Amino acid sequence: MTRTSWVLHVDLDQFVAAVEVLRRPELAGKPVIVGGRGDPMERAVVSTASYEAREFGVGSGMPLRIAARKAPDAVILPVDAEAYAEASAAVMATLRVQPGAIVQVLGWDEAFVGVETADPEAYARSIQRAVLERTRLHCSVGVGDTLVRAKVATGFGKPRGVFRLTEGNWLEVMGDRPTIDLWGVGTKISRRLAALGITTVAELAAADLDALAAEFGPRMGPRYAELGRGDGSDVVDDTPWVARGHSRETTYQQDLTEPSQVEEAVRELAAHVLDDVAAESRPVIGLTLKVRYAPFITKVFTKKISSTTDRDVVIERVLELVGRIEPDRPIRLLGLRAEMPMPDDARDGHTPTRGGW
DNA sequence: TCTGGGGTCCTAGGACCC
DNA sequence: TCTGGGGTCCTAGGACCC
Repeated sequence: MTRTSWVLHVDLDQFVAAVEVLRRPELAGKPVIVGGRGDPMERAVVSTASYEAREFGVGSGMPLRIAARKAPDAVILPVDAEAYAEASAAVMATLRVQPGAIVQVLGWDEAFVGVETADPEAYARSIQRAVLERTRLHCSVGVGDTLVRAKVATGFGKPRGVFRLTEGNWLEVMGDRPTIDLWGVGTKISRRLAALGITTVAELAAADLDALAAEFGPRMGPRYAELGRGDGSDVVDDTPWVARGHSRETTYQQDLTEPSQVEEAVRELAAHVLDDVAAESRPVIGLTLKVRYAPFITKVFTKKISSTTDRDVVIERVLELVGRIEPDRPIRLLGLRAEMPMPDDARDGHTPTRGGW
């Protein structure tokens, strides 16, 4: 019996850097780093590095200052979110017009595509051609029989390639790799797994469920074993995504020390957040204030509020949370998140970044 | 070197109710 | 005396992804 229902995972190659190179062709082949406001002296991190920059050891998440030192000749550009959103929209539109495609967007530069076909590689190649023709951007495609396998497969296809992972070759390809290579396992979880004697994907796949549940809880424990096997949902869900909340966060170049500074900063964050919420004509039902004190201690204060669209009422509630900030402690970062009620028909259990599980 | 900004989900513990 | 059993809601914190 031949499988005809496939999950494809489409991922643009060095997306942000590629978009920048498109409008500045003279950058082609050079190390390009995009991050913050493009000033390597500021507190900011790398959003994307071109393949040329990566050869110097520059990677995303790295402080811009360090990146500039590692790749002194790199061109450093500010993040231009609008340009990337525009390019992203063109890519997603291209995917949606592919014959029989069901598209679930995961982020700016990636999406799942569900399709019925006898030849998924040929379909993947046609997607790559279509995206390149329409946007001049290259992408890699993972083919799988589950969302997780398709997502992981893409890494083996980069750059500009196609790779297939199914139940049949999953352990052969992934079995000896460390658990951190899995989508959904980060440094913390991989370390806790190692403490249980589980270091490879194959070991996780065969791990004792009770031991995992004891360590990670009744839901997450078994989920990790499932992840080790590459199992999970194979349903690509194209229900439009609805945000659960909106937030803004600012790292201050100089720590805030005066209460008046803090209140002013929070009011500014609130204005941005409320603009985002109002743009969707939805009320606010919860608030979270995040505070990073001078070293690296982060605290969050959460509060449910009765549903309201009144900005003044929300700001009043926000200021109540501000009252819980410890006085006389320098503040490096403030963040504010507003939670909104979900419509009944909203997609559940899938998010842009956690769509695979 | 000293860590952005925007998201989501899971877990634990306490309060409260019947 | 000293603590059932089930449920919900809220808050705080942890972890992950792009």
